[in-house]
Amino acid sequence: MASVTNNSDYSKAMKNILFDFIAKYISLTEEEKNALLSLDLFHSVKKGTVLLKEGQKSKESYFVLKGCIRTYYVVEGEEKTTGFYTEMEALTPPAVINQTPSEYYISCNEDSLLLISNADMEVEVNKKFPKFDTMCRKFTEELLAKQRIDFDEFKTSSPEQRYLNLLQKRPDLIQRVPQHQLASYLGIKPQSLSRLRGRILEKKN
Amino acid sequence: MASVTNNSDYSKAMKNILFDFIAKYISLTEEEKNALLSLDLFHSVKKGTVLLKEGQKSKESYFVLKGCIRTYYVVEGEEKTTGFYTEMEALTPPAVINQTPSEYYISCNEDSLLLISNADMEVEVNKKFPKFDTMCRKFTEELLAKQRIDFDEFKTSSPEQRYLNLLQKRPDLIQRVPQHQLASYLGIKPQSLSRLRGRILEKKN
DNA sequence: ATAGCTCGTTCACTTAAGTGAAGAAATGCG
DNA sequence: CGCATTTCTTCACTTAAGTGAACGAGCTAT
Repeated sequence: MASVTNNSDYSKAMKNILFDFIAKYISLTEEEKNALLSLDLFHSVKKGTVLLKEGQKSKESYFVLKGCIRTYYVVEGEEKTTGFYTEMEALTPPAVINQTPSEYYISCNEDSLLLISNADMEVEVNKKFPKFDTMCRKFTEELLAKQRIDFDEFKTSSPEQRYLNLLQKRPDLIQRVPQHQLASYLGIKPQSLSRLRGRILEKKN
Repeated sequence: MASVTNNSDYSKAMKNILFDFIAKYISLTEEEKNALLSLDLFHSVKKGTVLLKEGQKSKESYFVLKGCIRTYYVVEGEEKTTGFYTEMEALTPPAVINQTPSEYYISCNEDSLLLISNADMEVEVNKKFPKFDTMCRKFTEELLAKQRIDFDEFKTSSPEQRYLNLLQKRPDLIQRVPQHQLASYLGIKPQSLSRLRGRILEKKN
């Protein structure tokens, strides 16, 4: 997990992604932008890296600039994937909020570029720039609303509908993520996903 | 939906529930408490009252002091219950966050005492007492974490496990809520819930 | 190159949820 | 009070997901 501090075009592009994202919630002065950049948030992470293990405590939040990270539980030796986070998505594990050992793993599904921020550091920044408190509140509220809608959709639909729904809303995931991870994300076994996809193909013809 | 302004013992008890709840996040001065009470937040709502309809815009958030409210979608004429909110639980519909027409209904499942707050009003209060911004952020973060864990549990378990899980964590719901609402909350049909319960009883003997 | 893995698919069989119908029990309303 | 409606359960049948096993394709490492 290397820190990224160079000033290549790529690095500049990533910074713009970050600032464009923040601009959706609050406007920043140059001073504030520089304060942010001085925090050494940018990290490049190799595929397969485990960012958080079950049982660990953590103060780290993640924001994906490029790539994909995944959350999963291990239940009776089996991985249960519950979330994928890709470009412009953020994850603060419940373990950070509640200061309890994590119930799940976070790993890096592709070579990725992440923002990694520390809860203590955030408190500092929020003290200096109260704006950030407001931004975090808005962002969290928005996430909560989105999350609730996702949950509702999951509850009110069958595995097949869930797959078709994903095909609409996150077609990229179906391409970039292994089938067995997708299956458990949809709440079914890989064999069932395989069969279900066959069924859908038949219907189309 | 009557406004509640009297000073009976019951009314005092409800105010204490509110202040005890807030005390978990921030501490309030008497002045701040009085400012809150002056906002006419307390409302008593009769069972069956529909608080929000599909398609409506809204700025109202709800906090349950006593009773139970329920969120549900109507899909092809059928109710799909996705959430129950009881004592000490809060609900801000996604429609309020995103300022879009609501996708679901909210109705009152029992005669209830609610706090009903308005988004515009909140902005005012937060301006006067910046503390509230911090409280809202913490509360929302906590909700998000809880919600994510609930979602994860739902995804990684079967309907039977979900029912047993609910029996552990919210035994009150199983008592106070009609079976057909519970069933769709568990993502199954009422007949399946009935059968599933029979199966569990057999196993016990 | 090949032996060992992981991954995706297929198959036969089991188990559980969906469906439609019917009836009993509880609830609400005039 | 009694009639109507809603709610819950049961049943027989259909459909889809879980399970265990097997196989081939693709990757990796020695």
